Amino acid sequence: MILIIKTNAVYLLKRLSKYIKKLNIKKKTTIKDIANVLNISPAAVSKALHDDSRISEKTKKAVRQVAKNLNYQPNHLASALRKGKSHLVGVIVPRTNSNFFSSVIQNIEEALDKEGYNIIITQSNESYKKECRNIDTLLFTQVDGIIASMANETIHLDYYEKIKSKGIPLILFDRGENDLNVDYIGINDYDSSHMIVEHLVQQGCKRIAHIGGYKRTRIFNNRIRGYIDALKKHQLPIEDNLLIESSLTTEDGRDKMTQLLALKDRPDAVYVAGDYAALGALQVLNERGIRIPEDIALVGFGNEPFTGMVTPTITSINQHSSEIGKQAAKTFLQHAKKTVVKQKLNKIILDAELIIRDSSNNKKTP
Amino acid sequence: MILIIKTNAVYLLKRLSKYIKKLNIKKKTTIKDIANVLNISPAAVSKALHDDSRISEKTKKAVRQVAKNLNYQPNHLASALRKGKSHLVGVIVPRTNSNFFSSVIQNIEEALDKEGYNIIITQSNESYKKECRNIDTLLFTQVDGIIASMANETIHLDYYEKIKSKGIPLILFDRGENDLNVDYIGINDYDSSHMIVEHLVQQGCKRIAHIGGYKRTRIFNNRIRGYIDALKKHQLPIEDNLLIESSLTTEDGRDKMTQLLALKDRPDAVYVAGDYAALGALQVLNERGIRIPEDIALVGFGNEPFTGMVTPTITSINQHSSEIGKQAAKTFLQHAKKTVVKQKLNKIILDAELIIRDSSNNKKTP
DNA sequence: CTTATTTGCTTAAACGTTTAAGCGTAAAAT
DNA sequence: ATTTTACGCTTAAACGTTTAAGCAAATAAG
Repeated sequence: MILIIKTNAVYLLKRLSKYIKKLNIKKKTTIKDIANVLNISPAAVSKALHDDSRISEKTKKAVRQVAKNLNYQPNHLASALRKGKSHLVGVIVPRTNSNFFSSVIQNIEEALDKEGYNIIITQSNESYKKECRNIDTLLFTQVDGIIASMANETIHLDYYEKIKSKGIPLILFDRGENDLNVDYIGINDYDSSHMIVEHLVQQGCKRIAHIGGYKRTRIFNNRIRGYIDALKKHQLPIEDNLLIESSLTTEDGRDKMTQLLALKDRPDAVYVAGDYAALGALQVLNERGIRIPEDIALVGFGNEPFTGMVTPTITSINQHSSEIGKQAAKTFLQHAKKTVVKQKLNKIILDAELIIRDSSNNKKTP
Repeated sequence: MILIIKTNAVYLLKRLSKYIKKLNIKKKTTIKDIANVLNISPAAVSKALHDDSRISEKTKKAVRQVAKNLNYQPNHLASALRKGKSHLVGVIVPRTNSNFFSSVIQNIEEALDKEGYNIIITQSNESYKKECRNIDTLLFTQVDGIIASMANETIHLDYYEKIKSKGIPLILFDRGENDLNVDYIGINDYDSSHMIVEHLVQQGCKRIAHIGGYKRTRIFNNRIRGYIDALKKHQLPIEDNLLIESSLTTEDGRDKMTQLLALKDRPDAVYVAGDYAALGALQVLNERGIRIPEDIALVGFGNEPFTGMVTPTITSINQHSSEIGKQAAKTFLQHAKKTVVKQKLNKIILDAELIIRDSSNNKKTP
């Protein structure tokens, strides 16, 4: 059934045009088409395209030429199936519309793109259920690894164990968990709280309140611990009234600030564990004509762009989102490249940076 | 070589545990493993899992049970290869860290997720070159469709033609092109400009400037046309000085505002074609102590969240990002479901909404 | 001039699924 | 009793690659 045809120029041309015609009718070019045109085996074509040393330069050139003419595009699915690698990395974030997460994502994408990986982004919307579904979807899509920041709701780690048990690299960032024995990249939340309190003390604040995130979430817990320890260090009052747990949305920031203002003995500074909630707090203060920072100083967390846009601008903590993204990608690549299964864990804790702005600066005591 | 074993409970249990043991050693469960356990063919298993009517209820139950026990996860790559569908949709945006795009993406993701599709997000960073690479990557990944918003730089459409020529559904949103004969979802930019000018005229403005985007980008061109026509309608001066082309970054917004303030005859209103540039303009005005809106009224475009956070809050245009995302996903799904190749084009133009805020409201003429 | 080695390919199987075609067996229709 | 239909499965090929193994021919080494 195989016609042996002398591979001279005329025949080549004929065969090529025959194939091009077929292509117009439909179908995508495969390695087999190229092989047929050149009367060599598909295996040889595959090797030629991968610049295998056991294929002659002449054949390689011919293959590349025909591939170009036939507008050949490798079928990623086929090679992924055969090689057992999809070159896809799953990313799970609570949401993409915060600057922190979108910046992390952008940097992950850039770093992985260079190495031929694509990312699939999924959002949990802070829901544990959605997060589980995301994990299932990503595993189903045969991702080579997962980079994730956990939802606020997430307490059970069984789904993350599932990833580990599949032998798929898992890298957590920002919202991580100590219990889960995986790579982690984040900032030093505990120290950040110290920096903030230190700064506020320097500004002359005596009663510092903290609108914190959920205690059960490790990072927020660390911020709370840092806050308490820093207060102790400076022998400042630690009052239950001044430490409030919040969902850290703008709306909840408003509520919790209102709650603080209702106190007989108001704080002279409020440290909010998230910028969006800090914005809510700021709105309430502005609406009530309370001077910032003279009456109450305000500090946020995350250095979202708007903190530099509002009036007054809000002092905040820069979480080094780009560095986190880069490190997360790098950590994944280390796993992907090593064939070794056992490997020491990467726990990268970056030092955060306090960006001092108007909401806490140059406080003149009344 | 095939051992015929009576499928009684004892044997089943034995075979199951044998397989589970193997799994612990490594490897993922395949349809073949399930078939072996039950002594049926892989084909039967496949059909059972897809609830094929030609498989008995009894077998289906058994298959589902074994699948669960062996922790079977279908290999998406294999089925995608076989079926010629990856159930992956590529999304290309200039950047993800603007609220507009991340909101569109979020809505696309939600809508497609329901139908079993995943999205791969890529960013062009407004670069034509990056955009071309993104397209190549997405085609390489065998996406079933592409939803894109073009980079500012993009003028040549050959790469988009490439998508069309592959027969892959292409849906553009916001930044589209008339020349390219594809589905499009966007807002009515021309009318939006009319709404803005109308509003400013009502506020008593007589000299309305426009810091516009690049003329070559269709949407910005439409905004410019709308601006000019609206001015004509109200017999207001159309001056070259008052119409400036900008990259619409915050920084460029500052520059262009500064340029306008240097004019002998300053405008009494500035309509900026993008919120980030409007923010830059606002900063300059605030810094110079120019009253907004009393001295100069300001209007932005895009309704980014910060427009409601800054002082004064900025009047802007709501682009209905969620609706755009939903419609884009819906349009893709129409293509994906229909086997029909020829189909009428969807050009969905949504009416935008003017959100009036402090920067243009209650202008008291001096 | 024989034997090794290298070169440049081919063959065939594999990755895990899906699916068209086929084939016994049993039930229903004639 | 024979034919038809339906059921419930099996067989085998296919999707497009990659890759281990193998094999002739050419070249080098002895």
